[in-house]
Parts: sequence; C-alpha cells; structure tokens
Amino acid sequence: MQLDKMVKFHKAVGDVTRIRIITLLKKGPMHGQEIANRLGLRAPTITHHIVKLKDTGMVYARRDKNTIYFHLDEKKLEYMTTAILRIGEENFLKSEELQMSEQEKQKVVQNFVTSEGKLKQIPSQLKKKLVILSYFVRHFETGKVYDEKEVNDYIKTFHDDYATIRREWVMQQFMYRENNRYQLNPVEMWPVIFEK
Amino acid sequence: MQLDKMVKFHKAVGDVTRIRIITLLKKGPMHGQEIANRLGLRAPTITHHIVKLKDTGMVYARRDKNTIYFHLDEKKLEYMTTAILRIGEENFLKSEELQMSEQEKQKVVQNFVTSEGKLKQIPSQLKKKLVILSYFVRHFETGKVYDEKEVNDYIKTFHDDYATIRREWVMQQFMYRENNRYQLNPVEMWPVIFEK
DNA sequence: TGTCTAATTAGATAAACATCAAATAAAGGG
DNA sequence: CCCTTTATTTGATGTTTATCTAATTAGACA
Repeated sequence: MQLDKMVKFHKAVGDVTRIRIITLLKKGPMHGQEIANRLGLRAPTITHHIVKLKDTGMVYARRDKNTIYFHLDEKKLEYMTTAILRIGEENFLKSEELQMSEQEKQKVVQNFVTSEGKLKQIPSQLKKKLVILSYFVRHFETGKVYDEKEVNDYIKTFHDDYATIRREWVMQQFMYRENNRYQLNPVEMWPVIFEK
Repeated sequence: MQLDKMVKFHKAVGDVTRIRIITLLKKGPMHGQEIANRLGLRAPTITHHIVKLKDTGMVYARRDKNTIYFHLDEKKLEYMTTAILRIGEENFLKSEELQMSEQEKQKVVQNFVTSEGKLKQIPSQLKKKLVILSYFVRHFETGKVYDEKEVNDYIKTFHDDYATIRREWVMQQFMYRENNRYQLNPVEMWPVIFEK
C-alpha cells in the first residue's frame, strides 16, 4: 500500500454522498439511475462519485445489456480501510514487497518466457507469479466477455496447464468469472500491473 | 457513530500531511515544532492539521510546561476507521438490543399512536423511540427533497413537538439534512425499520 | 440503420481546503 | 514585569472539489 493510494481512498470515503453510495452497494449491485433516484441526485453526479470510488478499487462495474451495475468489493474496502492501522508496522511494508520496478518485472518475464513467447513454468514465488499472470492476461480486452473455451484456447498458446492459469487469474483478481463466462477485471483491481 | 462524524474522520485522514503526522504520532507523542521540522512545514500549517485531527478525537493534547505534546489515541483511530465496515449492518448504530420482531414493533405503535394516527408521546426508551421514528418517517418518498417547512407541516399532522421529531430523524439517521433541506436516507441506513 | 436507454464528458459555478507570513496569545523563568 | 519559547489566529492565495445543465457517447434491439 502506497501513501497516495491511502490518501485517495480516504478522500473517496470522506464525502457524505459517497458513503451513502457505499451503503447502498453493500446490499448488492445497483445501477447508476437507481442510485441517483435513491439519493436525489442527477446521473452525472453519480458518475463523478463512482469514478472516484472505482479509482480506489473498492467499486467495479459490470455491464448487463444496457445497464451497468456497480459492485462493492468488500474485501478491498476492508483492506484499504484498515491500512492506516498498519502504517509503520512490519507487515505494512511487507505488502509493499509486491512493489517492483518495470525493469524488475521485465526481467521476470525474460526469465520465465521463452523467445517464442511460451511460459517455461509458473513461478512459485508470489510476486513473480503475479508478474507473469499480469503479463499474459493483457491479451484480453476490457469489457469483453469470454467463454471458458476461449480462455483455455488462449492459454494453450503459451502453456499446457491452462486450468491452473485460468484459476489463478480469477483467484488473484485479474479476471472475473460468472456462469463460466470470463471478463477482464479493471486494471485497478490487479494486484500487480505489467505495463509495457 | 453518525454519518457526519464518519465523513469528518475520513476527510481528516484523506490528506498526505495528516497521514504523515499520524505516522509520527504512532511512535509516541510529539510537539508542534518538531512535527513542523520533521515534515518541512511551518507551525501554523501544523496547527491547522492538528485541529482537524483533534476534531475527530483521534488526537489529543497534553501540556508540559510551555510545550504541548500531541498524542494519538489508537483505540479511537481503530474504532473510527473500521466504522465504514459496519455501516448498514443491522446493529451498526447500537447493539442487538434494538432487534425486535415486526409483531413487537406493531405493539409499540399501537401503544403510542391513537386510533386517529396521532402520536401520544415520544417514547423515552430508545428502541421504542426508533420504532416510532421509523413508523412516521415512511411518509417521505425516497430521493425527494423536502424543505424544513414541509417536514414540520407533516409532523404537525401527528404531533406538536415537531422540532424534536425532526431533530431525531436526522440524529438517528432516518433523514439527511443539508442547508435546511431534508431527504429520506436509504432504508439500509435506518437503525430500525418498521415494515408495515 | 435508426431509435431507445443509460452513462459519460464538458463546462460552469460556488464552496471547501492547504499553505504561508505576519500578528497575537499563552505560559514559564529570570 | 519583561523576555523567551511555543502555539494559535488572521487573512491572503491558489487549488481542489461537488454539483448542475447540456451535449455526447455507447450498447442493445427492432
């Protein structure tokens, strides 16, 4: 957890309208119009607030037909809200172990990916594994829905153990699964981002 | 915990300088000049921030000779920071003493409301008072904005002491007030819900 | 393709906020 | 009672922010 993320998070929560939105989303996903109606505000105002909430990663959006539902990521909320309690402590910095420079990330990719773009093996060390998962997951397009076969087929182009990779993507929050259909999660939800 | 206290708290933490102050105070009490020196800021700036931190209760001051030491109240910090995780829960505001069956709630209404729909008196027992507040507040529509007079006029149809009822609705989080304009809060925020 | 509906962007306005220098206050010690 | 040290208040300045209306975009569906 970096300082500016903490600041951004508390700025986001430090607004009466956004706390009311969080309260609503705690009961379940809700779309913009309904939030606006419930709070007596206009749609652009809700967009404005939702953007701020999404920037912290505590809220994410899922489209269903014409309507975009906003979800509260309660795990993230809990993690971010309690970060201030861990600041300065041993294991606060420990979660910073995931921090790597782009250069270091590229080195991990060089070590685990062949010149033909195949994954040699899944790294066992968490932070290296996350770099690899991030590196390959960028193939998918934001907002697009993939079925399991499409995901598997793509994984097979670079690695045999497609089941493990697919499961890790979901577990580590790179992807979101519902009814065996997969979507890329917003970059804000990734634990590590391979930029390049 | 009231909504505006939560907002004030997160506003207070949502600033780089104040997080840095909190980090310093976690190691022990410190006086203003030293904080200013450590952070490369001027004394008035520190006063400005300390005032905000004190307003939330997470920081308090103790004088020793002519030096004032600022202390971090970590218990308070923990309580305030985790409040957002409990918001909207059944017993967020008070304890499970507030839990009542719909049948019990109806009995309270029968005891305090005449057959003409007038409130005989405001219950002094908290949980009964909340039932009554919930019962009458359902008159308002979600998302609609009311001015003070409209609220007062409605209350007068069932009770003389409109100021108390109006204040209680805001204090107990049934309603939300801003610039003397009132809105119903989302039902999720009510400490007790009279379902009808 | 055109027409819904829902969401976002753009631009404007008014309010809130972080910071500083200068002036003032509060308290202790000679 | 003056001097020194520390903290607060005042007032100014530039920045950020919450909200709105109007215009635009993005999908879904017929």
